[in-house]
Amino acid sequence: MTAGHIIMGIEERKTREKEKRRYLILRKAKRLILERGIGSFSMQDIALACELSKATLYLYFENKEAILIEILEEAISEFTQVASQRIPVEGTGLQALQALWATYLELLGESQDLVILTGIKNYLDPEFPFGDAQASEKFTRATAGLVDLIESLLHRGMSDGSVYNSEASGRQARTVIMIATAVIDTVSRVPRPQRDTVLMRNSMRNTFELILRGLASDKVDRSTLWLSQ
Amino acid sequence: MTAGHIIMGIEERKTREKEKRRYLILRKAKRLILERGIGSFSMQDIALACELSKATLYLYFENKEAILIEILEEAISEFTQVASQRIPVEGTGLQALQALWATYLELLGESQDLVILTGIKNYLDPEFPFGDAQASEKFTRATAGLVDLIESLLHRGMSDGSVYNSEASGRQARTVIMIATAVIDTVSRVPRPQRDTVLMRNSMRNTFELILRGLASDKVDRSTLWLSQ
Amino acid sequence: MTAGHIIMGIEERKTREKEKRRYLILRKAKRLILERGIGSFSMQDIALACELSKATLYLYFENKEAILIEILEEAISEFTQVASQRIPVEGTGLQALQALWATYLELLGESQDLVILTGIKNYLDPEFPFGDAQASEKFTRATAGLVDLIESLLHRGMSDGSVYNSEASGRQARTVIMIATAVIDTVSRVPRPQRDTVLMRNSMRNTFELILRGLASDKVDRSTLWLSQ
Amino acid sequence: MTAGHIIMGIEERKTREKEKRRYLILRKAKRLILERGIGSFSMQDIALACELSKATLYLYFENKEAILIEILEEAISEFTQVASQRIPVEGTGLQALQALWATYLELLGESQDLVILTGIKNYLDPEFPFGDAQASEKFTRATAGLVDLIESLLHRGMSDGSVYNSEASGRQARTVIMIATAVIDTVSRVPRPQRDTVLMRNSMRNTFELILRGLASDKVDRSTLWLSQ
DNA sequence: TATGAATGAGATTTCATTCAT
DNA sequence: CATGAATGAAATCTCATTCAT
Repeated sequence: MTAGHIIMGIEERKTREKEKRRYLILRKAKRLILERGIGSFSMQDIALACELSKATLYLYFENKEAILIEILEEAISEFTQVASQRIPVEGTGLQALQALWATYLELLGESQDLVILTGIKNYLDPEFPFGDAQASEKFTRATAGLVDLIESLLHRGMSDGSVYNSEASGRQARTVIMIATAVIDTVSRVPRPQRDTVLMRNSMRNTFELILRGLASDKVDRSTLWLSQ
Repeated sequence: MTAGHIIMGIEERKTREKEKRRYLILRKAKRLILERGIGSFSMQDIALACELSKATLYLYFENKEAILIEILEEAISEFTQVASQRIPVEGTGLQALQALWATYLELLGESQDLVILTGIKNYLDPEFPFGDAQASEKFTRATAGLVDLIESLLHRGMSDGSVYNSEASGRQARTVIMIATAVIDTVSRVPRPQRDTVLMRNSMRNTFELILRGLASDKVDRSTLWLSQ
Repeated sequence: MTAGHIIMGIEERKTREKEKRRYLILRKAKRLILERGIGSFSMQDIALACELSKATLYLYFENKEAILIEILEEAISEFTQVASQRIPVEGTGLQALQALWATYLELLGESQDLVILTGIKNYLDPEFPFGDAQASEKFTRATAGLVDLIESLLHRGMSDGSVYNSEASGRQARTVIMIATAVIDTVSRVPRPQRDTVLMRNSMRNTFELILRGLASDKVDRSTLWLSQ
Repeated sequence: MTAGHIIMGIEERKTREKEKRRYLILRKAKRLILERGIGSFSMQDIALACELSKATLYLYFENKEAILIEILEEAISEFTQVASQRIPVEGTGLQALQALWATYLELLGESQDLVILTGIKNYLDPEFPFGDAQASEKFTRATAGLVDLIESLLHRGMSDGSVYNSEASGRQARTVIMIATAVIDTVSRVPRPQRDTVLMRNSMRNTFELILRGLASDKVDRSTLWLSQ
């Protein structure tokens, strides 16, 4: 208990309380998704888990959709930020992608937030990455940072010759994102993750390693393309 | 009432009529899934499309789930059968896999049945390929043939040196199946496929090509690993 | 029990049963409106009154609105039909209007359906007679017959000199309809009508008499413009 | 802090502040009713408009109903007061009624307060003018002044022969009040009044003119019974 | 065999009102 | 005095499934 705490005014305390509630709701919602899968996820369920009334949820979020979007945004922005820091400035684009996925696997072990990431995405916008931009505007905004990052790394890899350069380079980026998205999504649907966290992480590591090998140009020594356990 | 009818027997005729109805229901259900996506189609919708009553559906299928399982089984078994025939007896395991996916893309253009394949899978058994075998017994049975086929091709490739041989060869098979599964699933969620069939097929072709390159050992000339348009 | 009853097939009997249910729902809904006013009128209430489940109501009507529209249409069409028959072919336009309202009061005594007529109208389309035609299309269709009838009678009266001819003859029609509408509406809100049916009918008779006197041109002997009790 | 403030007294200042708030709430509520119609405005809406919290509203008014009643009383009493002044002491009862409605139309153009008058009435007391006095006591109190005024003018008109004297003179008064009430009510439901203020005023002018002509005895030259634009 | 009819359970959302601070 | 926070109750509507005929 420091002097700082005493100084903190009522205003500030209330704001913090409110943030706490928001966070509580998001946390419980996340946990519900992780435990039961995205399918069975009702406002009633969240309310019960938070020991709040359904009506109260609407004080903190406009919509059911708003809750999902917020979880998604938070998870994505946290991941993008951490990953950006971990990616070495020097080195090839392929190595950068390797670092990106290594970070993913590492964070996955800690919080599992990332698992639900694209599960939510697909729930909100099942047409991605095909749908019209119009409808999926919110989602596009939320994921823009991550998509941009991956695209830039692919371009970097194509420039430095570490990434296999197919005729249509733009399509390559799309494909990689879709595969990653799809796999994470599939994994995210698994309801009771505690039980087989290790198995899941292994599956994703294998997947990312396979993608890396698929992306690698012939110049690259592919035996180096593994992600640490 | 001809002699022929008498010979066929009432019993047999009834059985055939029943089979016809089952087939009608499955066909219409498939079409609905393809048109609207798996999320939003109800027993009511199927009944309407078949010009039957909802109650009648329950005479032929125990459940909504049962209908989906049957569609899944049919699509898989048809694909497995056709693919088995197309795969060259001679040639490497990798070439065999290449042929497998080429077949997939080809059939996709014709019937699109295959698109719904894993869409249904995820609806039925979101835990695959992680869940306990107990729970996903039905699904496992339905997909057994295809899983076996892919596994055998991978093993063949590892034996003849065309497939990159990681330490854990069994895991490799799982991973490949999961990626394919996941990507097809993601693609299968797009509700109105008529509009962007070409886009979808391109996405999947890119994906399969990437996987093939990822699987290829260093001995293989990777520039040959493309799937025809 | 005639031979006709025996001949009546299952098909026909079912259709009649279904009609009965529809009618039951409409009748109970009407009664609820009459008893409690339009304000407190929920699907739950109707379901309870009919001893049916809420879901069942949706088998017979697409919407809550659909129920109201049907009640409205039925009441209006019945009234318009009966009124048309009662209106003398010969005689002035004013006398025709007199006959119209006499019919209204008479039917009101029998069924009270007509009371709720414009109550529903205002619930469905509060902007009438001002709103844009776009939004109130359904209502316009339902009431078209009656509005046409009143307008034609007013024109007839203006032609034969029995109705006071203000500069803008079209506006006159609108005004009359609005007054009638408004008054009936006001009356229709009274929840427990059994108690003061007589009072209500008197009020409306007075109103219609006042309107008739207001419409009458100077040529008309206004002492004849009363509506029988 | 000036001497003036000290003289005014804390008590008095508080009272004035409180009055200010009450007034603010009433004013904003009125505006909301005029803008959106009575059906769709919530306590939340008022609170937002006043930049107060919902809870605060309950410090000044017991109920949502209480707010409506107060608006009603204020509008009526203001109108009654102004109208009383405008009504010529000399002249017939019919001329007095003409002046009354002319005043109404004039004030309507300025403030539109009066439009909401009976809209509120019907919301509060749908049974008027039929219900038992017991239930609608509050409303009766609020409208007493205006009802008294109209009744007295009608009696005056019947006395001086300008108003058509039906057998039951008391009933005549009731009817007139109900018509006016009903028409104003109907008009008041139109949500966006800015757009068609002119249309609304025309409708009401026509209505009042029709009523005047209906009330006029045969002695009166009915061509004089118009209300200026 | 076929089905029309019925429904329980549940989904999201709104709103007037209360209460501790 | 003021309010942020909370909520019970209610509203409309959907859907997989059952059952008597």
